[in-house]
Amino acid sequence: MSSIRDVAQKAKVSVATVSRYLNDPEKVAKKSAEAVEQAIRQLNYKPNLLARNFFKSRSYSILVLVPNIANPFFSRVIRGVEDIGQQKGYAVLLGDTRFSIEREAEYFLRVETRQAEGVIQLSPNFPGDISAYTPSTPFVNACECLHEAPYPTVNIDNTDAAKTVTDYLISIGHRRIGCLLGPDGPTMHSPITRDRLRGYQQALSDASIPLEEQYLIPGDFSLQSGRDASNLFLKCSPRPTAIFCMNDEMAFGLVQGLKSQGLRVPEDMSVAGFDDIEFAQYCDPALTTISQPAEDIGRTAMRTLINILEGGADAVQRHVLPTQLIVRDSTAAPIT
Amino acid sequence: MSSIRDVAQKAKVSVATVSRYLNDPEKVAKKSAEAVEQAIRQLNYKPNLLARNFFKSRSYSILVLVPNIANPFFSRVIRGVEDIGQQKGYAVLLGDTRFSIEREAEYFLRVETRQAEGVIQLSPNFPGDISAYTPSTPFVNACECLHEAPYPTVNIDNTDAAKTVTDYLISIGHRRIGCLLGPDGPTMHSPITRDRLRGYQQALSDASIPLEEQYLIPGDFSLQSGRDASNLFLKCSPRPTAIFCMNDEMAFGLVQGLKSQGLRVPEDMSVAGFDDIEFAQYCDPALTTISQPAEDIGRTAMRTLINILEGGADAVQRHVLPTQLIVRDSTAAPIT
DNA sequence: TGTAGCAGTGTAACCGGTTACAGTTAGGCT
DNA sequence: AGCCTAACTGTAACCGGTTACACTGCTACA
Repeated sequence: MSSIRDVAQKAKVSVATVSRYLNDPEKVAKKSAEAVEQAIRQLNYKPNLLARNFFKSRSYSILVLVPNIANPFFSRVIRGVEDIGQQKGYAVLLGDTRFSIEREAEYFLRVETRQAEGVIQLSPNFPGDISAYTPSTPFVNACECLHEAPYPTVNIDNTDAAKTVTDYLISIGHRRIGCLLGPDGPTMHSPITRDRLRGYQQALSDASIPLEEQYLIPGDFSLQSGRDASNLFLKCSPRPTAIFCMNDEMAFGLVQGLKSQGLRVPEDMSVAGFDDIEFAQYCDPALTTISQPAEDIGRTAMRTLINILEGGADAVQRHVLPTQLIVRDSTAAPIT
Repeated sequence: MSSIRDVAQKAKVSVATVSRYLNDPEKVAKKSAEAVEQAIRQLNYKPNLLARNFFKSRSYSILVLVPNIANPFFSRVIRGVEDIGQQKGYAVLLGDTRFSIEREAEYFLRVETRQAEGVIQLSPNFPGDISAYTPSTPFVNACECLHEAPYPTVNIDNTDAAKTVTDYLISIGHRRIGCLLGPDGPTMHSPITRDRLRGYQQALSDASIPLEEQYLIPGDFSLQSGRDASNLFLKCSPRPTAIFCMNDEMAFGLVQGLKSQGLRVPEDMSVAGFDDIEFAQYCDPALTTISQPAEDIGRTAMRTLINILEGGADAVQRHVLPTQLIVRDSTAAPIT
């Protein structure tokens, strides 16, 4: 493997000239540039970025921590991250934490050891010592963010979106509306669940519909938990006429569960989801849901992180991206 | 940021002793070890892996090239890669090539510049100069592999699996079986499509069913292309009674398209998919499909690559992992 | 002719680890 | 006591880039 010194020797110039040619060809005389270029070609020289990055003390890599890469919503976010990374010359290191704090900590070590320059975290926790946080800490939180977080965040207005979809269900005549929650409890802590629940509650309260505890069923964002929930909703008395699910996977599972019990969607029960994953429109019936700009969340998070890394961050930015209610066929007026 | 020299000074030992302590604490006297340990703690020293990796000329990173990270099958493969990577201390760099040769080449540069030590490629092409390939080249091809590829591969027996599913359709009474193809043509080159087509053809031929060209409809593995194909199959005369789709997304789209035209699945048309993505069992009707060990493909690919990197590769390995026919509700005997 | 200014260049230190090699010390053996 | 060995340690070179600084040579202009 040839080094810059081999190139210098072959081109009969100094290593400094070669280095300058590589970084800014304008800086060297035309004659030298040609000699260097030819030497590089002849030796098939490729600069060793390990050496360059070491000297500059920069890795040009960022780490994305994701609870589950197999989740199609997260992979779209990562796509956005990767897109900007590629554009700006940053590599994307993938950290699938599988909801484990230990794995998260292991991955975070890569920042402390300089293998990654910053972190985009798609979960609500800060891996490391939060008291050491300053606005120049290269950390951005996306997707699931705490309101009180002191660091930059990129997400949507979950409360508002949940209220929008619930308002819509009320507007078409539903009064008994169930809610299939995401995980939230002492072990699984999800700000998304709380925010969306708040939106659901606000919509009910605005319409003077009392909250029924029995209509709140816990889930975990998986297809399976949606299917499991169908039995629980059917046991409610009186039975709800519509269900707002906190993500599309659960809505999918719920629809399947309801149909397997002989119910029709939306005639017997309306179902709405959240996220607008690609499969949502291929569900039978096509899913009414909230569309999130997943790739854009990823792109914005990456831009924000790079901005911090390159010293352009004057203040902690908190991005709130727009969502849209997508009405499809899984919701309809209740049959009276 | 403190360096190994600061630690040495504080612990009143040499840098060599600190380095040895870090790499193999057995090598230093107990007394020194304690002094070093204390100094490290006091300074909150973290070794700079940029420096270590530079010296060792190793990045402990590998690059995964994937045509589309948003595809849930690929993300499961990547999950397997990541799992082994984490276990063995390798970082996973993500390269979403979006089916672009240019992006692939850009990413491959990271290997030549030492940012990544090796590549796991989930597409069939070798990014770089194939004539320079040797068995010690750190390259592993998974998922979509050419039979004649000279490098290590990890995949399934696509021909056999496609034959299995087609055999099954024939066994339950179908004679007019359509096939929704993956992309293959002058621009999009897919060995998967060809292998699965071969399996389909073999099954027909074994059952003495003549191949009908009109039953072969091209697709591109997307949900949309499945939906689009439904019209084309319905135009065939005589109409097929079953369709084998080369992946689950297209099967999903096809089922949706057929239903929207008023057909019932499986009564009017049986549909089978391929991959067994998680959504397959939540399709209505639940999809008959071929289950692929996606995570295991990723894990095997990563183990194979690490084996090459660590010098344990004696020969080019070609792994063929088992598949399984999963019969669900989207297929049934044709109504006569 | 003298000199200021500029473009271009080369030398060598530097980044923070690792490790070859040489040196020191302690303890066991004859 | 003298010698040998094992265990441990320290010095300094090294990896391959970048870049501060000093230097050269040329042009422009008084």
